Amino acid sequence: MNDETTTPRPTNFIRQIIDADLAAGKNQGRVATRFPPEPNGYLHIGHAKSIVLNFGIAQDYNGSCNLRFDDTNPAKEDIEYVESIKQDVQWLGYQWTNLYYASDYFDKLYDFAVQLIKLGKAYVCDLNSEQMRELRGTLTQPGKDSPYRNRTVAENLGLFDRMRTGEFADGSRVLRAKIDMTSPNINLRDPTIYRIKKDADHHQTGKSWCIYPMYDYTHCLSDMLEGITHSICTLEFEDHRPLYDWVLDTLKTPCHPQQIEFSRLNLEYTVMSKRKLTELVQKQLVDGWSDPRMPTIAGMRRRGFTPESLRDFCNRIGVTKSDNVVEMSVLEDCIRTDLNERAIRRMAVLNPLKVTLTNCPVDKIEYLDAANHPQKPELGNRQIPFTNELYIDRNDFMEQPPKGFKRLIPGGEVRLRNAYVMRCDEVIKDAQGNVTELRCSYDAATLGVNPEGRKVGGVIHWVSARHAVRTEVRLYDRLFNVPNPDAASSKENKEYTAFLNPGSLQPLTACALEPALAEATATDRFQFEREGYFCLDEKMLALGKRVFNRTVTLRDTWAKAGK
RNA sequence: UGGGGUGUCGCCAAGCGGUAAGGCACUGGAUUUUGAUUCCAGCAUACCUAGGUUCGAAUCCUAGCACCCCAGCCA
Repeated sequence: MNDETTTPRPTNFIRQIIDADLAAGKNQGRVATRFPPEPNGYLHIGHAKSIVLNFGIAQDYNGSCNLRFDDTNPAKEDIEYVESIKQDVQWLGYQWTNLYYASDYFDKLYDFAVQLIKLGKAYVCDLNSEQMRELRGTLTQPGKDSPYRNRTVAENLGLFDRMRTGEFADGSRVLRAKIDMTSPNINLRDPTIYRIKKDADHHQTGKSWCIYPMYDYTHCLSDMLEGITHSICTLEFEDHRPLYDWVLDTLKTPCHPQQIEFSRLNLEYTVMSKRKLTELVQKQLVDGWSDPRMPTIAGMRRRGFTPESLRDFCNRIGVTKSDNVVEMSVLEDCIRTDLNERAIRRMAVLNPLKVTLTNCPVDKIEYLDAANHPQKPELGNRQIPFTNELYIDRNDFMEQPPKGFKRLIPGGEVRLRNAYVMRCDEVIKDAQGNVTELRCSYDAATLGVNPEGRKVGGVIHWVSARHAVRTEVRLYDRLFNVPNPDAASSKENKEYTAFLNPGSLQPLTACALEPALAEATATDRFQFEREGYFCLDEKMLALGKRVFNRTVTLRDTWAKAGK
């Protein structure tokens, strides 16, 4: 189990910067971070990396971490997303010091903009977006000044006020910072800081604003207003840092948070961009944001991942500035490590094949003790009914076995887990030659002891047919069938959706589970022995249907050897 | 061809001038009524390349090379 008190403190370049700042006596020894999502989608595992980083720092340095919604674009945002984000952050195990919205600062932001105008550092520009793009220049050519760049302060003040009151149409004017149209950094070529969205209905402020501030302008000031000391964001904002600093320097704000950038997480066999995840949801290529195959926090929760395993993952992958693609095996190891400790063991036959025990009386029911966890006797036992009709998994029987096969073969013996050794005497088939039933006999002298004079190599799981709980089980596999869907997409010039794995969801509707599983509750985690880790699907359960999701398979060296 | 970044094992990632941590993966082997777990062993004469400085360089200098990001009234 991932006990936070025994897990060594993570170390990374950002924590080193903080250590150095503390040692230098910066910020009066205060450490204040924030997690600033835009509520335009659900959080994913990449956000978890940022959450664990920001909240983790606050925890370890006795600092604070705010949750702040970066809600400056009402066109794309929705209250559904703010609710899901709050839930996901808390589920991950964190509690924010303060909950804020950038929209809380709209009045102040407006006043700062007026100040910028008065300072001669911002102007209203009447260029439309195409004209603006033309004058912006290119990566290699400098831009040209806007014809509106030298309006008087009074004129700018008047125009900006009229933008605010809704006098002008969307797109007709913007407020721009007056910096340098020839800067090699395009972000400094008089960036737009306010635009008109007259008819937008903002989830927090309703229709009270006709103009909305842009990210670059809003973020630094929001950080400043909250007294953030270290403003941690991803690498693509590195080029924006001069603008972040320009706004605060120009306005001579009382404090100046330090922006630090780290590289975002990439995970094999999935996509992480919100645009793409949103598209998968909207085109119904998946079952909503919480589809168990999605890399969203909500999806992984439904799949059966634990907060502990996700935090462990985030700490294992580290924080750097180098581009990275993390292998799925790391995530899988995190969840296996956690679930191996806590999951109760059960037997579940996913692809039932009927077995009749010819030497067992038809009316006999024997209750056998089975440990809930092989390494943890304190977790107790349960009793499993053993009768003359059983189900075993079709994959555990082969007529023509490959060499090394340790399971059941005609005439061969196998150990029934938690029960007796059984021999296959007869194979029954239908007219098409499909195996429909096995007629076997068990050795009553082998309960808890090995048979004498022979070695039984294999152990398989089973369920009493008469007592079986018939339940649907859903098996999941990677969402995409290539490690890097984005790269494959551009390389083969196809939509990334062309690489979706058609076999990523395999519903098994006729599974036979041991009786104890009928009492499973939403929070229980199970190991179905020899199969993997499973939990009830929370969404189906709410709909009144019991379905088990496979979180992850067990490590399977036999299956691997066959490949 | 402008600017900003990054290059250490298959994948992450320590290292901060004193002679290559760790995790995942992988390969052996032991124990096992889960082909699971656990355990034990192995796994970079080598740090993008080439020069240079130094007693000593992954760490400093110089010149290259490769990859990523930026031309939204998105964040």
